Order: sequence, then C-alpha cells, then structure tokens
Amino acid sequence: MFGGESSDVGLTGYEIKQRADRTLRFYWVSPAMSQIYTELDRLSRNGYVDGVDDTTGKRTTRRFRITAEGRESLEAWLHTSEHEFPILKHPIALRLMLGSLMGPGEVVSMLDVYVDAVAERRKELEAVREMLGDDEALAYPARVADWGLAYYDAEVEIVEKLRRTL
Amino acid sequence: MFGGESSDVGLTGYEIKQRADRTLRFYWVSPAMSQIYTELDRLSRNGYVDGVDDTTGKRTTRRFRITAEGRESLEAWLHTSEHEFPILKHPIALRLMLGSLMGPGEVVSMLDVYVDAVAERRKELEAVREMLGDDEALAYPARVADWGLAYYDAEVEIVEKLRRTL
DNA sequence: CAGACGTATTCCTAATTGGAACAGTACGCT
DNA sequence: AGCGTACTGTTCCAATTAGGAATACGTCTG
Repeated sequence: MFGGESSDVGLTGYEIKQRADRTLRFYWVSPAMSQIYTELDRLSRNGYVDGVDDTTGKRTTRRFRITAEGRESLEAWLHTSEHEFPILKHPIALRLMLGSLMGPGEVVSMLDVYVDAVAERRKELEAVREMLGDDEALAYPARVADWGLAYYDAEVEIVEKLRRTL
Repeated sequence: MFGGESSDVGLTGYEIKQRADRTLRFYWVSPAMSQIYTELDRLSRNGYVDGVDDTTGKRTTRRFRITAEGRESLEAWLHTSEHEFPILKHPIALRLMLGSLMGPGEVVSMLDVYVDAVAERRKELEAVREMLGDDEALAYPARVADWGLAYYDAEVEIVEKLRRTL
C-alpha cells in the first residue's frame, strides 16, 4: 500500500504522513504526526518494522521498512481478524437531526454546501484514481478509489433527493 | 433529538447512553459511559445542563436537562459553526487495499460477509425508522434515518458491483 | 433467598487528536 | 553573501476519546 517498490530504503515518518494525507484519509483518518512516530517506535520495539539511520543525505533521518516478521503478522491479521463495521461521523446528519431548530432555508443551504464539499472531495479522489491508472499491481488500491468515487456519487444523489422533501 | 417531551424530568447518564446506542451510533459513535458522565459534568459546570437529584424512586439518581443557556448555545452552534466533512473509518476498504496479500476467494468472502453485515445494520435502522413514523415533530430524525437506509442500499450495490470485477 | 439481570455511576488506562515547538535544508531574491 | 520563506523531519504536550472494569443498588424469578 505504501512503499511501492519494496526494494527501496524505506520511508521517513514525514513521508508516511504525506502518503496518509493523500490517500488513507478517504477511508480512514489522517493520523497525527505524533501518532505516526509513536506507532513507528512501537512497531520497531516489537520487531515489525526496522528503522535505519539514513546518512546518505545532508541530514540524518530514520527510514522505516517493514520486516519479514511484520509482513507475516500483517498477513495473519488479514486472514484471521474480525471484520469490524465501518464507523461514520457525519456532522451534516447530526445537524439535520436538529433541523427543527434551524430555519428551513438554513437546512437547505447546509445541504447545498455539503453537496459542494462532496464534489470537491470527489475531485481530489479522482486525481488519486488517475494516478493509480490501470496498472495490475495497483488494481486493489484502484478498486478502493472506485468504491470511494461511487460512494460520493451516491451521497450526492441521496442528499439531493432529501433536499427536495424539505 | 433526545428528550422528546421537554417538560419531563430529564435523563440519567445511563438513559442517554441507551439512546445513543439505539440511534446516534448510525451516524456518529456510541460514546463510552465515561465520556457521557464526564461531558455531563462539564456541561453542568458551564451551565449548559442542569443535573437534579431525583429521589422519587427507591434510588437516588441524577437527571439532566438542558438549560435555557444550553439551548441558546446549541442553536448558536447550529447557526454559525463550520460544517466539517464526515469522517469514515472503513476497515473493509482498508483490507481491500491490501487485497493482493489475500487470496482472491478470501477477498470475495470478506465482501460477502460485509454485505450481510450491512443488511443487518439496515434492519436495525429500519426498526428505528418505523418507530419514528410520520409524526411531523420527528420529521427531521426520520429524514436522517432515511438517509442512512439509502446509504446502506448504495453501499450494498457498490460492493456487489465491485465483487463482480474480481 | 440465591442468582441473574437491568439500572446507575465511577474509575482507570490506553489511544487518539491536534497541534506547537524546534531544527535543519533548499531556494529564490536583493 | 545574507535574508526570508517554504519544505522536510522529529519531538513534545495537553486535551479528548475510547473501552471497559468495578461497584452498587434494585427487581424479578425459580
């Protein structure tokens, strides 16, 4: 998922953050910097990743790579663990719930703003989708992106229908 | 949203938890008990809710009601605050991303299990929707529930289409 | 009247969030 | 050459959230 070529020198925490901000945020959250580094430390302590000082550049940084043990553990997780149900935190739905405390026009404009925001997100995800292309090696990430795009389309349709009932 | 009749004696933390578990979880999270009580304490300190000892039963409990100040503040929040974009944590999409590390059959069965889980969720939400009926006073919560139902339908459709591409 | 279950609250610990703070590097501008 | 600004990289801190365990009390049932 991250990494691409696995023969490379690994990623810095900063780079992981950037990748998460670009892609992971669409179906998970963008982890905080603090979270990335503490997690890398912990993974490192448990032998799942290996952090190596990279002194080739002007500046010494730590680059992390997954270890064989880490990869095994990841695969074991993929095979065995429970599939949790997605969690959604939907501020617009939360506000709509209290629509009776807002003016009717206010509800409509809230939904309009939301539809625009979804369209914007969709555009960003589409850029990611295009980067993935139809490379066989990236087929699964591409499917995830397609899923996201279809979700945004459905969301817009639902909200526009809902809007008409107001 | 909670409360219904606002002339009543208010709700205990426990009751709030139950209501959240029944409805809020569909578009937000079920807050932990600890979170509910600490938040009630904080709201109380800031004058947004009023906690009154209820000694009418065999057992003394605290019942919380929103204050006038709390209601004003809630409405101000509804009118002014920024609309954040929904946050999704989607374990199935996350795993699908790593589909190349799973067997193809494993991916398919993961999606099947997920579709079943969505159907189950949908049923639970449908029960909530039926409780809301077509009472004008509950029109907004009912719309939120309808939104959720439509979302689940879209999700199933998307996943089934995706499944066919594998 | 013991045991199980629902109600009600408190407590504890870990994880997550959301930065700010700090420091080095690159790059263009004057 | 020196300056400012932006990017890269890491650490640190405080507040919030999460997830339950623990503790009671009440009620109902066999």
